[in-house]
Amino acid sequence: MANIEAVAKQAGVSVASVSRVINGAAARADTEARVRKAIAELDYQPNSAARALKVRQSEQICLSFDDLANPAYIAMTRGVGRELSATKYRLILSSAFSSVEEIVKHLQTMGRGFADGLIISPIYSDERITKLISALHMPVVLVGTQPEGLDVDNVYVDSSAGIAMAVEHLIQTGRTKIGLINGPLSTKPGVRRKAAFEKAIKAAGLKFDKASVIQANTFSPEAGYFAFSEIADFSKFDAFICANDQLAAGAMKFASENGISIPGDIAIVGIDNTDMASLLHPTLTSVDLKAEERGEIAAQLMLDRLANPDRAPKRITVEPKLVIRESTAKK
Amino acid sequence: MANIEAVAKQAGVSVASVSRVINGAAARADTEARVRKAIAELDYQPNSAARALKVRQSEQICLSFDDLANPAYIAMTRGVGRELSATKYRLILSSAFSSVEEIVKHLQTMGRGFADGLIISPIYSDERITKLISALHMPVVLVGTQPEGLDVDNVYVDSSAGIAMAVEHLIQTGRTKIGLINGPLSTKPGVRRKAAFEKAIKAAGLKFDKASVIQANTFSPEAGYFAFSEIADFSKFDAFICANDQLAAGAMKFASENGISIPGDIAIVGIDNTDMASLLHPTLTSVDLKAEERGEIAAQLMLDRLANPDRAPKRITVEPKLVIRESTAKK
DNA sequence: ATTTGAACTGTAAACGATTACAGTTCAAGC
DNA sequence: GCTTGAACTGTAATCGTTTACAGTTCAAAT
Repeated sequence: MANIEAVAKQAGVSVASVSRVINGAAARADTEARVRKAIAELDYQPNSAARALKVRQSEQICLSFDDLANPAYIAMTRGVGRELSATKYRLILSSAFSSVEEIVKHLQTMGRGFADGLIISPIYSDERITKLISALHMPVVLVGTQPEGLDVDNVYVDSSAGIAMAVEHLIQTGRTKIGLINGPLSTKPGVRRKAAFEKAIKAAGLKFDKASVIQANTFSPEAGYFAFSEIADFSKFDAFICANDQLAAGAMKFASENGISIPGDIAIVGIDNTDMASLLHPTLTSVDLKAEERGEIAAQLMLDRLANPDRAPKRITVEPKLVIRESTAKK
Repeated sequence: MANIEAVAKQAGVSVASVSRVINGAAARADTEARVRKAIAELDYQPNSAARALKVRQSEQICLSFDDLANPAYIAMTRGVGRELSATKYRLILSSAFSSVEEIVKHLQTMGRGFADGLIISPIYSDERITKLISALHMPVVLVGTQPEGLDVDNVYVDSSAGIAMAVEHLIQTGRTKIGLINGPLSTKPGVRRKAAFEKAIKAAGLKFDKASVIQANTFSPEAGYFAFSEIADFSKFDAFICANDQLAAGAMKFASENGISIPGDIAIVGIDNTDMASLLHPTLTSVDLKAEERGEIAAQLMLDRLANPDRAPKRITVEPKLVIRESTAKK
C-alpha cells in the first residue's frame, strides 16, 4: 500500500507538500493538481494510525452503555450517531456489559488513547467506576445521574418529574390504587424510580404502601410478565407505572392472557416512550425520557468540549414528556 | 501522559524491556517486577496509535449496516459484539446511512487502515459498492446476498426458504388468498422477497396474482400501517406475509383499529422474529432469520480470516425457522 | 533591473511504540 | 576457574504522518 513518500515521488514534490494538499493548506494550483493526480494513480489513502500518533487525536468517540437490548439505548445511539455523522469523528460502541467488573475493565483500557472522548451512560452505580472516570485522561460526557464527586459534562433528565406526571395523569383519569413495577435496585434508575414514585404518591395526597412497589429483576419484558404473574390480588390495584416500556409490554402480555382488561381493570403507563409504545394493544401511555435527544445533546457537548477543552463542565437538563395513549383511557 | 521511555527510565531498564514485559515476552523476574512497578507508579498506558502504526494493526473491526432503527440489525450487532468481547478487537459501528452515496463515501474512508476488517450488511445493491468492497485492502465479511463478482467471506440465510415455510404454514392452517406486504424494491431484501413469494405461491399450487404484492416504501411500522390502509377490499385476502416484523406490527395496528380480526379475518406472518413478535397482540408468527446468530458467525469468520489471511473465502448458510404464534391460528 | 514581502516548498525532527541484532549475564558442567 | 550455550537485555532503526523553520519563488512596486 502506497505511503505519502511514494505519492511525493510520483508527483515530484516533497512529502510536506503532499501532506499540505491532503489537509487543505495553501498550495500552488499545479502542485495541488500533481499531488491529486498521484494520489489517484497510486490509490493512496493516508494511514490513520500515523496521523493519530502525530496529531494526538484518534478522531473516535466512544459510546458506552450497559444493555444493547434496551431500545432506549438504541435510540440514544441513534442520536449520538446522527450528531457525529457530519463530523470527522467516528463512533465506537462499547456495550453489552453484564457486570460492574466488565465496565471497570473496559474503562481501564479506555486510557490508551484510542478515543478522544467517552460518552457514558452507566446504570450501575459503583465507586470504582466513579474513580476511574475521574482518572480518565479524556473528556467524558455522562448521560444520567451524576454521582457524588464527579464533575464532568452531564445530560440529565428529571425522571422523577416524569413519574410525577404519570401519577397525576392516573389520578385525573380516576385511579387511586397505583402500583410500580420497578427495575432492579442494583441499578441507579431502579433506585431513583422507586424514590420518585413514593414522593409522587405522597405529593398527590395518596397514602404510600410499600407493598405497591414490585421489584422486577431486569428491565426486560419477561421480567414484567413475571412480576404481574406474582401479583396475588389484582383488586388491590387499578393502575401500574412500569419502570420502562419493556416491563410494561411484558405486564400487558400477562394481562391479555389472563383476562385482565387494560385500561378497564388496570391502567398501565410505561417509561421511555420507545417505538413499541404505539404498536402495543392497547397503545401504551408512556413517559418520554427523550433518549434520542439526550444522545444528540451528549454528542454536542462532547464536540463542544473537544473544541474547547478548558471550559467548565456543563449540565443540560431535558424535560420528560407524558405521551398519553389508550392504556390509561378514563374508566 | 507518560510514555514508554519514562517508564524505562523509572524502572532503570531499556524501552525494549518495557515493551517486552507489556507484550508478555520472557523477562527476568526482577526486571518484570520493576517495570510493573514503574507502570503502576506512572499510571502508564501504551499509546494505541503508536502500536497500531508499528504493528500495522488497529485491533478494531467495523460493523456497517443501513438502519439503526431496525431491530434485526441490533440483534446482529449484539451477536458481533458478544463474539468480539472476548478478543482484543474493539467494535466500531458505522450506520444510519440514508443513501447509497453515503455508503460509498463511508467505504472510501474505510481504506485508511483504521480497522482491521469490515463486516458489512448492505441492503442497497449498487455496482459502486461492489467495486469498492473488492478494492478494499482489508478482510471483508458480507452478511447477506453476495453480489456478482464479489468473492469474500459470506454468511447467508435462505430467506426464500423461510418464505416458503410461511406460505406452507398458511395453507396448512386453511388460507389460500395470501398477500405480501413487501419492503422497497430498491433494496435487495425487497427484490428477493418478492421473487421468493411468487415462487413459493406457485410451488404450493396456488395461482400468483401480481396484485397480491403490496409495496411499502420503507421497512417501518408506519409503512405497514399505510400499506394496509390502502387495501380497498380485504375480502380478497385471508393472509399476509410481511417483509419484516415492523411492517407486520404496523399492519396489525391498522387491523385492530379497523375491526379486522387477526387471525380470524386475516392471518399475519412477520419476518425476523424480533423481540416484539411475542409482545404484540395477538402474538406474531414470524420467520426467524437468525440475525443474532448471523452476527456471531460473521464475527467468527472475521476472526478466523484475521488469523489466517490466505484461506479461501467461506460461505456459511444459516437455516431460517418459522416460529408459530397466535397470528396464524387455524380458522 | 532591483527590491520587497507574501506565498509557497523542502528538510528534517518529532510522535510512541516494536523488534532485529548484537551484546551481556548467568547457571551448569567440567 | 573456565567454557558453553541459553536466556535475557540494550541500541537503534523503523512504521507513516505532521509541522517548525529555513529556503525558494514570484508578482508587484519602485
